[in-house]
Amino acid sequence: MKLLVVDDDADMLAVVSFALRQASFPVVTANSYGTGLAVFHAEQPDLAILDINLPGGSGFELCGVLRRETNAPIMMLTARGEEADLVRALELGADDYLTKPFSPRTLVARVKALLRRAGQEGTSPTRAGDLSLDAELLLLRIGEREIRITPLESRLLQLLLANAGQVVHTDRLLVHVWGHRGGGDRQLLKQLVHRLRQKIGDDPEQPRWLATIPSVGYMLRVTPQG
Amino acid sequence: MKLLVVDDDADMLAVVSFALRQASFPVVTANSYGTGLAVFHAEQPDLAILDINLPGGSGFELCGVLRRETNAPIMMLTARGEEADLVRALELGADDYLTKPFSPRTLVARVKALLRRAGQEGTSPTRAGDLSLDAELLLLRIGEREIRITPLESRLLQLLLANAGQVVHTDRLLVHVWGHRGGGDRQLLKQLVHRLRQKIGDDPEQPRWLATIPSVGYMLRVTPQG
DNA sequence: GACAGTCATAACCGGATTGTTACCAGCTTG
DNA sequence: CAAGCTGGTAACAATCCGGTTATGACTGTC
Repeated sequence: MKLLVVDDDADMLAVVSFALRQASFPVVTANSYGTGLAVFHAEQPDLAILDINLPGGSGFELCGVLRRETNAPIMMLTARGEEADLVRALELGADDYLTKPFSPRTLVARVKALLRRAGQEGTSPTRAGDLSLDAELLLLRIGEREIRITPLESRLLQLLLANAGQVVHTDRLLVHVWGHRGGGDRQLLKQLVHRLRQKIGDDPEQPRWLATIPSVGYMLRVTPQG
Repeated sequence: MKLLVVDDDADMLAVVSFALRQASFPVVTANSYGTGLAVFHAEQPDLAILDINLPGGSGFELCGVLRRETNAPIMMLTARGEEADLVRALELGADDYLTKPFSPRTLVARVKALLRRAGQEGTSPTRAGDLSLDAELLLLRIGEREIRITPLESRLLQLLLANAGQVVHTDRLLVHVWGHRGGGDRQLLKQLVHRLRQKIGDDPEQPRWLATIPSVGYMLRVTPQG
């Protein structure tokens, strides 16, 4: 359990971090768009709190980028409670929104609420980029398209979505989908990937979603426009 | 299963609808008191989400009017500082309220909770679309037709009606109807569904009511000509 | 006891899903 | 180049799953 706070205002950063640490949350911080993204990648926090005004890119952009990579809750901080900001943040996938000034107690309460909910949610539906998977209904949404998938395909996508943008090793996929011991069953994975690619219309040479990383594994692309 | 959202703010309407559709809920919308009432009559949604500020009449009035016509859950949306008015909303029969700004996840979670609650308390008779079940009399009405059904068929329909428009898992149906689980009893469910389909005249290939979701379960359709 | 209604059980069929085998192309290595 | 690896593709077999039919047990009623 770890929280990320991104704010360029040193005072605000200190106040927020102090409040959260008082509540026994480990906190990592960053003070710009770039460092925020880097720290997120490095630390893999369970929740992110983003200021809207950031050097190097707005908090909105960071929010959008993070939402494509993770399902972790995102909370936005802003000085002015403008409706336009709110709508934009929520559209970008933010989960909550706090207007300055706020009390530390409020902050901690909202953070706890977000974490509790995120913990409960568990399954339905996972998403990354333009892909959205409902594992219970065995339904995969790609933009407007709705594609019925099989149980095995669903399990494959679960792990790939959970690690979108990162390479997932062949062995990990095998274990997650079949619960198998290592190398013997490469062929199963080859077939499964092949059939899934056919279903969603993906070309292995020029993959829009399901990229092959030779002799390592597969990766779900979240930035298809390179 | 269908939700109605009434709000005069186009942005808010878009955000809320988007979130609910992402969660696989069919959504119909309206932007005023009058259209809200009209759409409710036309679409017969299973839950209504009302903003308080509406042109043509307040959300409170609409809430009161709808409550006299339906048992469907009603959720109110309020802006900060209108907390006092919430008491009034609850007295008028609202089931839940959300204070702006709220996260889409919160919204979806609360909607699901309301629907779950509404589905459970649904004793006899229950209805969805053109189906109406009287579990005590073991009588199923489809439009004008009245069909006698058996106790087991009634229990099957109870759960399907309570989750109309949503997939209900095979295991859940087994537990609800027979109270025991385990793979061996798929056959029971097959038979029950088959006989029920014969009784109401439903074609598995082109189901008007009882749709099969392969390797998941069954679903009661409420938008047959979708 | 005859009868109808209800429900459990088994068997069969066709299609979907999954597992298996084989083959091909590209790449690396020696 | 040959050998050996990789990943993509095809074809086929085995299995699963849902729909259907048939049958018998059990109940209650007449």
